[in-house]
Amino acid sequence: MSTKEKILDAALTLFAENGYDGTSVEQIATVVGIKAPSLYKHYKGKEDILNALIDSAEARYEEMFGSEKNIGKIPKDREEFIKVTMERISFTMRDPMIRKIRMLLVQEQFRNERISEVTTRHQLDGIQRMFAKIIKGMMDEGIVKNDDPELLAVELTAPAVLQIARSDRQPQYEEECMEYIEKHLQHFCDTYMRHSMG
Amino acid sequence: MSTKEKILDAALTLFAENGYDGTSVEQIATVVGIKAPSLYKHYKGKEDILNALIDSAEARYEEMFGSEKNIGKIPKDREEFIKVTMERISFTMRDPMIRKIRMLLVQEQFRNERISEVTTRHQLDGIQRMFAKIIKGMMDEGIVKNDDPELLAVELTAPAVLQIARSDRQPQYEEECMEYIEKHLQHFCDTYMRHSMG
DNA sequence: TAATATGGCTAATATTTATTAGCGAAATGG
DNA sequence: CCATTTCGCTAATAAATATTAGCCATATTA
Repeated sequence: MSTKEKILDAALTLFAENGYDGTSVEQIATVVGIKAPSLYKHYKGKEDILNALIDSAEARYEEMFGSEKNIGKIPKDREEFIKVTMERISFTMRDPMIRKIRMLLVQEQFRNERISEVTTRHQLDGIQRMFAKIIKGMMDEGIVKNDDPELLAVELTAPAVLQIARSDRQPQYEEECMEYIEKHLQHFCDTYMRHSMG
Repeated sequence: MSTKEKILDAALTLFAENGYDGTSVEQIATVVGIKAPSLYKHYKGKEDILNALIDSAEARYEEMFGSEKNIGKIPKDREEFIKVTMERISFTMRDPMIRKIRMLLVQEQFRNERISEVTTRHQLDGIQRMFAKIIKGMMDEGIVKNDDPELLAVELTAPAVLQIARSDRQPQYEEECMEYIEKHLQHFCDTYMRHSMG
């Protein structure tokens, strides 16, 4: 990992934990293992580092939600849907990098318009568009009752997003959050899926 | 309004806009119309002001969700439910004080455990408990199909909470957010309410 | 009315912080 | 192998910031 990457890495961790204004250039440098002024050989200044982080957040967003590939196979039935969705949510919730990006965005969302936009895309548009496609696929297969896939995607994801946000600020309740999400997911299936026997 | 109150008022506005670390004691004093050192006649320090604000956020929470009174009349039908719920959401979204408290909490939620807890109560528990009671009431009246009121409250409020958060960071889309919420509310009624004619 | 408390002020301080200037070693490239 | 870029360092700076000390007028109270 190059020094330039190490700086981003250290800054992301510190910004996520203490916020942009709560983090000093010196702290970042210390984590990297260099002195603060050396940092300016790689970035123009503190704000430049933040912008680079937002760039990388956007790139990661593209890579996760930009292409059709990441939708994966359309689940065949309720059990598979729940399993695969829980895995996806669990990964999103626990992956350290994604978690830090979330924490950074949520704290700095009011700093400027660009961060506001990226936060909305991360928190709303991206996840919802992805699940809308999955749900659409399951409707076409007759697994899910006909309805507006966009709206169902919101019903499905919104509670999960809020629970993930909760587990970010109260990691001690991570388990509880996952259980909550699973209960909600079961209820979603009860409500919107066709019953194979009846 | 006493100086002590003016300080809280100014600090809330500035913290909401620029964050705690992004706000100086001098800025607060300037808005109040005094010099920075005078501020220490009223509060021990900057953090003391933040704590007082969190106190008042808790108090407001109690006043909104603590008593049974604020639930109001149980709506008689779908139209009344939508009207009264949209009004409630619209108020929550636009009231300047509530909005500032939300913005303060969301930015400072990682600062300490107490703020984490208060944020969770504000964003999840409070609203959901309130709507669970309303929904329970409508179930007892036969307006809403029998189901778990707690879970329905989540389905109902989670998308609204996310849209309100969006309108906080992108006020230019406030209208769009409200439309989105109304669409979601209609869908909620389609899904969970009994149809009076059939 | 005398004594005290309140709440403003100015001046000062100690610390933190972002950033620049400029030096030197090592890597790189013609 | 010389020239140059890269990337670390130390030293310095300028500004911001939270907080304290102590003064004085006004309000409160005994």
